[in-house]
Amino acid sequence: MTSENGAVPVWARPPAGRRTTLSREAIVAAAVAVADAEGLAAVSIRRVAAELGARAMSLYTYIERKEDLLDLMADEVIAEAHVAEPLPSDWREATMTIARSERAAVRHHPWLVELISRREAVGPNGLRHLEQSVAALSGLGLDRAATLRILAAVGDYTRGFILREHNAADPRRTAAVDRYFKERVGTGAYPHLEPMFRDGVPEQEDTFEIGLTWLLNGIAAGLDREESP
Amino acid sequence: MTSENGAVPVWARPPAGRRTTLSREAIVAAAVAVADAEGLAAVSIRRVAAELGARAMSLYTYIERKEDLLDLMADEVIAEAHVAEPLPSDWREATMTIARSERAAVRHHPWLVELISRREAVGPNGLRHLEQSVAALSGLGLDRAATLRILAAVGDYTRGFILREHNAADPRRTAAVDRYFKERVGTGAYPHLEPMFRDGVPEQEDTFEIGLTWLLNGIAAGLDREESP
DNA sequence: GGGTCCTCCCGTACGCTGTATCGCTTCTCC
DNA sequence: GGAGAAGCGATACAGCGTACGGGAGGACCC
Repeated sequence: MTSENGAVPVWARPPAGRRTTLSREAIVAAAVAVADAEGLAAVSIRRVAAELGARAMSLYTYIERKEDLLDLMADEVIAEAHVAEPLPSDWREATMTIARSERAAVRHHPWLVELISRREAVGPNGLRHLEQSVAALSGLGLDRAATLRILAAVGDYTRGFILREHNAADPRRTAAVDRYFKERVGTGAYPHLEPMFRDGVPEQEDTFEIGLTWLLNGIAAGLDREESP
Repeated sequence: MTSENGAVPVWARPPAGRRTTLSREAIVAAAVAVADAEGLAAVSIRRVAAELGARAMSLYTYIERKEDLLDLMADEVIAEAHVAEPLPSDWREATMTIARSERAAVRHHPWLVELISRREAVGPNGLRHLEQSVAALSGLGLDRAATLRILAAVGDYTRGFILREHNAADPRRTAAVDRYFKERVGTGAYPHLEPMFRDGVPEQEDTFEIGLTWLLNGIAAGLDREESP
C-alpha cells in the first residue's frame, strides 16, 4: 500500500512487516556502505538491493520511497557527531567541541554533505545532536529565543564551512578551474582580485576554528553588553 | 566531437558553431525560466529543448554535458547579487550589503541553493561577486591570507544561513515533521529540548543580520587586537 | 559552377533511474 | 486447517543523460 502518509517522517512510521532476511537496519547499513565506498550517486534502489542479495522492489516493504532511505542514512551517520559526555563546562568550549565533531562526521562520510544540504536532520540521532547543542548553552540561562539565535548562527557557520570544504575537495574542479580563474583574473577585469591571485590560488589554510572563534567572540560580546549595559 | 577537454570550465570553451535558431544564451535563459517556474528538477535536457522548439540532442552543440548548463545557470543568476557601486565605505556595512544581496538573489531563485551547495561559483559573474567581496575589505589594508580568512568566514555563514532558510521553507517537511518532533521531545528523552519545544516549534524570527553582526563584531575585535596589542 | 568541408540539428538507441501493480509463497493466528 | 497477512520479486512504464551517426545547408576554393 502506497499509503497517504507521505508527509509523515520515516522515523514515525513502523517498518510494518514480519522481517526475515531484510530489515530496515540492514538496508540502511548497506546503503551507507555503498555511499562510503562509491559516493551517494552509486546508491540506487537496485544497487542496495543487490548488495543484500535481494531485488529492487523488496526494499519497498521497509521504506516508502528512496527519500526515506536517504533520511535514514543521514540520521544513521549523524550519530557520529555525538560528543561523549560530560560536555566541557564552558559554553564556548562545549559549542566548539560539538562543531568539530560535526565536521569530523562529515569528513568521515563526505556524502553526508549532499544530504544535509537538502533536508533538515530531525531523526532520532539528529535530535540527540540538537539536544547536545542546546545543552552546551544551558549554563548561560538564556531564554528560548536567544538560545535559538545562537544555535542557528553557529550551525549556519559550521554547515557553510563544511559545504565549502567539501566542494573545494572535489577533484573534478580544481586544476582546470584554477587555470581558468588565473586567466580571467589576468585580464585585469578584476582589479582587487588581481593582486591576490596573480600567482594562482594559494594553498588554503584550515580556518574553521578561526572563523568559529570570531563568531563565538561576537556572541560573547553581545551577552556581556546585555548583562552590563 | 565529445572532446577531451571535459576538465576545462564551460566559460573557457567557445560555443563552437554557426548559431542560427539556438544559442547558448537562449538555452540558459530557457533553463532558468523552467527552474524559476517549476524548480530545478524540471530542468531536463529534453524539457529545455522543447521550450525552444528543438530536440534534446541539439543542445549538445552548445554545451558538452548537463553539468555545463547548470554551471551557466548558476552564474547567470548570481549576477543579481551584484551591488551597485560605490560600495559603502565602512567595510562592515559594505560586507553586509553584499551578503544581503546574495541572500536576495537566492530568494528570487530558490533553486540556486541546490546549485551553490554543489559547486564553486567561478563563472564571470561569480568572479565579479568575489571581486566585490574583496573590494569591501580593501580599505583594511590586510594581507592576502587575512583577507581570505574573513571572506571565507562571512561567506560560510551567509551560505549556511541561506541553506537553512531554504530548507525550512520546504513545504513538504513542516507540519508532519513538527508533529513528529513534538512527539519525540514529549517522551522526555531530550531534557534540554523539552522546555524549549514543549509547545511545538516556535515561529522563527529573521536572524540573518543578528548572526552576521556577531561575526563581523568578532572579526573587528580580532583586528583591533592585532593593531594595538 | 561544382566540389568539398564544416557545422547545426536531430532520429534512434542504450543503459540507467524510481516505483506502480500484481502474484506467489510462507508464516501466524484463530 | 483455513484464512489472512506479510515478505519478496517479476514485469513494466515513463523518464533521464547522452553516444552515435546521418542529413541539410551555408562557406569556401578551384
